[in-house]
Amino acid sequence: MGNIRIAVPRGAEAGDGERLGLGVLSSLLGFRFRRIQNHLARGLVSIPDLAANRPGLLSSLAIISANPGVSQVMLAREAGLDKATLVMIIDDLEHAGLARRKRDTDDRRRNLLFTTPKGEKMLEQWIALARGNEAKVRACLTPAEFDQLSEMLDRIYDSCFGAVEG
Amino acid sequence: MGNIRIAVPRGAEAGDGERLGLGVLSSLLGFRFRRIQNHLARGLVSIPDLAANRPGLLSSLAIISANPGVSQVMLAREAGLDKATLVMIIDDLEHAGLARRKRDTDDRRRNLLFTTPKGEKMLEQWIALARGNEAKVRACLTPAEFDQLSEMLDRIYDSCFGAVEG
DNA sequence: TATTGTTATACTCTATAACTATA
DNA sequence: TATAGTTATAGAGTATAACAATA
Repeated sequence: MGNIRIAVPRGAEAGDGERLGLGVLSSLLGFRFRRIQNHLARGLVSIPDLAANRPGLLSSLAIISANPGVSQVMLAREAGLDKATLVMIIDDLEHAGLARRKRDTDDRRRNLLFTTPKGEKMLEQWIALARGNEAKVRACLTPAEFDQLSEMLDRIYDSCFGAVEG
Repeated sequence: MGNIRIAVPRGAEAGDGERLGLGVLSSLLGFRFRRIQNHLARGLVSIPDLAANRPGLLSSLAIISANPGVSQVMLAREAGLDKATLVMIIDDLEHAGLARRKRDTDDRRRNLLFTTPKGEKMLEQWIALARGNEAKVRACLTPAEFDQLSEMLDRIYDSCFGAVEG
């Protein structure tokens, strides 16, 4: 279970190779997500040659591409962002000519979102770069494990946060 | 593979129940981590009845508890934080009487970290609360899946970020 | 009255680099 | 010269609430 490993630095420079135990933390997932994401995010910062580079920019473009005509609230929900944050992201995408808003004629409160050809092209390049950034991570997993991990993460998100209820 | 689902809002209020496709995003893990963590973090904000409540506070306390005498850099590496951030966390823990620094007599640059009895007590309560916050997530997984997911996440972190090399 | 999108503001978190003391 | 810890600061990210337009 715990497999707690006491690391008492006794002159021995244990530090480098030693792995610390997680103790009671083993029963939590939240910290595992955070510490991975903390490191992964750093590598992603320098990916695109675009002015602004907010987190969620690439995700949003990809989801718009996969769901042409999606509304902003639906996109926000699927991307795990709030609607206020998304406004700035769509602004950036629109100013860069990668996506565009189109007022819904049926429900004039809504904006329908679409990618541009330029956006599609850029999306391909970004995805390739992002994949490169995750190459080390994928190298730790077999293809079957990757699929399994993806499936579990999607299930968690859809069940817990993707639903209408907050 | 992609199973892309076009969601064209045609008067039909598809919005609520519909699930959007992820398209090319399916090949990435980073966004999956982020969107889950974005939501999970919100629930954790209101957990402890302590003054400051930085992310990483609970994780740090738990790791200290499982590894008495750990140094700050080792802890920072294991928790996925940088050493500057950790200083503030340890300050908070020390001021709250939950942990304490002890100068290493062998290498006087280092601080050895220990929990206090009060810290141990608080840790138990926090872990219980944090587990409650993750209850929904665990409900999505079988016990076997939970272990499998934990193992994969730990492997990813250790292989990619836990090593000495950055 | 509820929802979509928007804006502005304040707050939190993080990254960086410089500094000390020890080694 | 390198490492452990500290500090200060600027910048990035996020949450909040109020608002207009539409339903």
